[in-house]
Amino acid sequence: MKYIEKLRNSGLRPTKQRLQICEVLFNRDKTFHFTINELEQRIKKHTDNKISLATIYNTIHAFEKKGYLKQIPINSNQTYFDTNVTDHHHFYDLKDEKLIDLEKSDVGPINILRKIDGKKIKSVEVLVKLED
Amino acid sequence: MKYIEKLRNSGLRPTKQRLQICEVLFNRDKTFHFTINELEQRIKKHTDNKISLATIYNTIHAFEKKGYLKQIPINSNQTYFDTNVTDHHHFYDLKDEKLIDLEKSDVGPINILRKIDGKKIKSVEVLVKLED
DNA sequence: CACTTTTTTAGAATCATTATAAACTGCAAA
DNA sequence: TTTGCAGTTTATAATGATTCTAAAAAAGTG
Ligand SMILES: [Mn+2]
Ligand SMILES: [Mn+2]
Ligand SMILES: [Zn+2]
Ligand SMILES: [Zn+2]
Repeated sequence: MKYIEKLRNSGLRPTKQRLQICEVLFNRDKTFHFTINELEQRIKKHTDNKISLATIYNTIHAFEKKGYLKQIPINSNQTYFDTNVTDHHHFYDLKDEKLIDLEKSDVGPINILRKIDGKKIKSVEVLVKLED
Repeated sequence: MKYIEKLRNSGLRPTKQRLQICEVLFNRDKTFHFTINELEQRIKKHTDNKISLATIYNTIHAFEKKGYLKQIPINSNQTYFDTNVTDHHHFYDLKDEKLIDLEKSDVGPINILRKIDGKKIKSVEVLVKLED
């Protein structure tokens, strides 16, 4: 399958579990946002054999470290992940607790004028909270 | 004292505990960022009689609801609060796990061009992650 | 196949946060 | 000033997302 290479190239053994999680995460047209809980449900539907929760956590963290996923900073009791690892911003619908991608062109360039000695900017993220 | 009015006006009884927490939070020159844990330590140092952790949580949530504090969206295992409730942005030092305020002028105006039907923008926050 | 290393897994542990329910307190009406 | 009560505090238990553990299984290597 097409994810075996991807995993091997990043030094991760292409196990049955990881390949199934790849299918759920990456074999789709659009990127999406998810919590571990939501992912667990999707995996249950998608595949017959069960993957333990510990493995889901392990895999997500491995994928995040490799840059295949990123965490989105939101105040929620659960951590949100994003399969869109490009530089982009978010709407957060406070009522539905749903994230929506904003393209860079939806926000325009952001220029951070202040510098901190000895530190480099790693990322610049905008979170736009929405209410009714 | 000066916080009795403030509390009364927002429908909160000015109890000894709330007044002491007000002192720790608001009786200072500069605003600051904190976790509940860090606040607990400050309270211990500042005052003789102990305030239960439950009361600290209760009070912080009450103050947040009244708009005297706000939560900052960060991916941490603890929730961060801010005594600076004006519209502003943040640096987040990934190594030290410390927040630094950015003035609006440090970032410049942000124009959200995309609209979502039936939703209003409640806030626009920029998080700039810093690494060494 | 024989061997090493990585991965999976069930279950336990952790720990920030929230819930509970009994005691206490601020406050206003009597 | 007393009384009554809603609001508040508190110790403690419960919750729940996440991480840890250590043993079993699977993958890679030759
Ligand atoms: Mn959080
Ligand atoms: Mn978080
Ligand atoms: Zn996204
Ligand atoms: Zn701040």
